[in-house]
Amino acid sequence: MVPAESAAANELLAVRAAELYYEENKTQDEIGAILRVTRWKVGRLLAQARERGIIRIEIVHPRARRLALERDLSARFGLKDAVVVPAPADDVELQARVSEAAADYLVSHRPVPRLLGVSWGRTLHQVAEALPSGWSTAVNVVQINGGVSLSKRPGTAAATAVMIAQKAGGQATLLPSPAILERLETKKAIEGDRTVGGVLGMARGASAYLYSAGVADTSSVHVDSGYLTAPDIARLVERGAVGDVIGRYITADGTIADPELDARTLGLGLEELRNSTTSILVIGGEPKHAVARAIVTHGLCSVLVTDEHTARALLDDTDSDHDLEPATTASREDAS
Amino acid sequence: MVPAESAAANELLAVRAAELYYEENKTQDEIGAILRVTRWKVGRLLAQARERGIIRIEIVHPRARRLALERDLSARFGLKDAVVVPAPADDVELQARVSEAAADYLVSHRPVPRLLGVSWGRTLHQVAEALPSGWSTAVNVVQINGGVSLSKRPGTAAATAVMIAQKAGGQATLLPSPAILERLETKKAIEGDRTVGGVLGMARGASAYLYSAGVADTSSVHVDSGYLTAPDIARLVERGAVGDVIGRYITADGTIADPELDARTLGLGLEELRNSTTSILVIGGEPKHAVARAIVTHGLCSVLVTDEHTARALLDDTDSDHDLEPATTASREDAS
DNA sequence: GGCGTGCATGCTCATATGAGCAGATGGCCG
DNA sequence: CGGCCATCTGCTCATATGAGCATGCACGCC
Repeated sequence: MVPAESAAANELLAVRAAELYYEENKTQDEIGAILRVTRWKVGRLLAQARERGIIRIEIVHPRARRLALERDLSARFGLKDAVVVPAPADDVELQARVSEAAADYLVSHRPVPRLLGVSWGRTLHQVAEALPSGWSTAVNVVQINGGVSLSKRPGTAAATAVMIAQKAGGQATLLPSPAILERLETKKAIEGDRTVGGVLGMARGASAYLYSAGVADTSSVHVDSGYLTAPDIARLVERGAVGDVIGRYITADGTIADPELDARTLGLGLEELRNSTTSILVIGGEPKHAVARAIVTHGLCSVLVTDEHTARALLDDTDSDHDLEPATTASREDAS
Repeated sequence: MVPAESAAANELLAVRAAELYYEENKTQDEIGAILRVTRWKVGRLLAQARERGIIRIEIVHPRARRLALERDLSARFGLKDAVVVPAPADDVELQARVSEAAADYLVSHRPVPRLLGVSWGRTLHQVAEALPSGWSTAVNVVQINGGVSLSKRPGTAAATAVMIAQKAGGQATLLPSPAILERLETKKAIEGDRTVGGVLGMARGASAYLYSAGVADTSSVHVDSGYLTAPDIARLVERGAVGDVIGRYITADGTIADPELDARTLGLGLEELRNSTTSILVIGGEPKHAVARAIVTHGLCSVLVTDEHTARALLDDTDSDHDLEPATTASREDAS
């Protein structure tokens, strides 16, 4: 064998074969005739070309997904399921795609939840909007954390839950309480209230949860809503907070950043999320990578809906090898 | 039928099917099971996805070619053959790729020419360099236009022909004459010379020609070589010259731009190129689109080796429809 | 309401393709 | 120089796939 030369010759042959096969739709037999090799060799050349990444197959569609990343995420973090959408350049677009994907997931998720616990926020609202009317039948919805009653945009939290329920022909049960109370006593009192307590109880019994997460910075809805001030956030960040999950600020370790604040936060606890069968996290965009990592690495969600970049960021964690070694016989471009 | 909805649903299905088929290497049958449709529907979904361009298959390799464009070029301009390489961003790279492609073509061209007529220039020199040693056996080479004896880089023209011949184990016959003579009489005299005349005669008998073309501007090798001055070029451009073919400046109409100058130009005539069985034009890069068009539309070459952009420029000619309707039953991705 | 008409569907069958295997080839080392 | 090992090659056979066809279904037209 003449290593260098014949290898190069083979590569060129592989390119020609690939062109004829994929661009001209010729059969391997025909290609064999053209290139003067047997059809088996053509098959092998094509296999090589795919392995070496000479042939690039891409699925271009806004609704496309990244199944390999989904598989890797599920495996690495022990998720029940993952949905990864290709990241568009534009961040607005990205949020829209992730929300759509979450809506798609919800529509096709089985078993259909009898009662769905939802949080609120910009992302969740988009998910609600992306759901088609009649996406399911008789799915009731319950809010799992305090609403945004002080908000400049009143009713958003309520509107999200109601929209999701309406579109499934179900009832929405709202949590009539602020997200964070100023005094612990007030929080306890409200919690003890029949209505609020009843809703919380109902929320604990939901068969699935759908939520997003916020970043620990002043762009947070909590600041917008007046529950927290910029200095509050600064203090949280100092204590290592990376973001909030259903109103509760957590650190990269997955622990509560400020127990005192957390005690004044009304709604489902993190443990309920962790222990639920189905808790769907919808999250996308660069700023949220840190929160997403905290949530995912600490088992707070069982289903992750996100974008490609976030997925890669999660997988590119430093501590372990992030060798992509798919379980399938699929393309092996990284061999080069 | 519910047009919009079911069409969209089909599209989404098609995307999912494509992902599973091309990214996960599942069989259509398995995909059918997953998506709850029959395997035949999966096949049809995939076909649709390919048609609609949802699935994009690309062959990424410096030596890749654009067979669809080649086919279109051949059909439109009645070429015997065409070679189109994907255009790299970089212009230097582009020239290299085109030259390589020409070398490849020469190597695999059948019947092997007994005697190959070549011109000279930067492009041709690159082709010569790209040819592998021993690319053929006993192919003799003859120059078809006057050499660059006044050049600042003496011997380039000769080196090109000699290199091509050497690498094929053949003899090179050089044309010992300037490209353009100052006086018609001198030209006639030289032409009449036994040696020169003999070479020209030999050139007329070549079984194939390989040449490139120059642009009608001051970057021309003719200016470099001192055969023409900047004002000469300006005058040629005024007369509509778009470039030169083996030393002869032509207009977009394929006619000689300046008959007086042409009469003083020594070498093969355009008619000989036009009437030859095999005349291979190697040309690439934006500046040369106009010359390329003049040559190709007026039958001066039977084989065209070029880059993708030039190919498209030639096909996107305004006067006629450039509907791509290949004669084969091949892929129809270009319908988009 | 009856009846084409056009399209999607599920099938049969021929063909294309990939897995796995036995033999050939050619370099390499003793 | 001969044997050994690794690789490549061409094959058989099972499987995957696409072409073509009959059917079913919904719609529009009379």
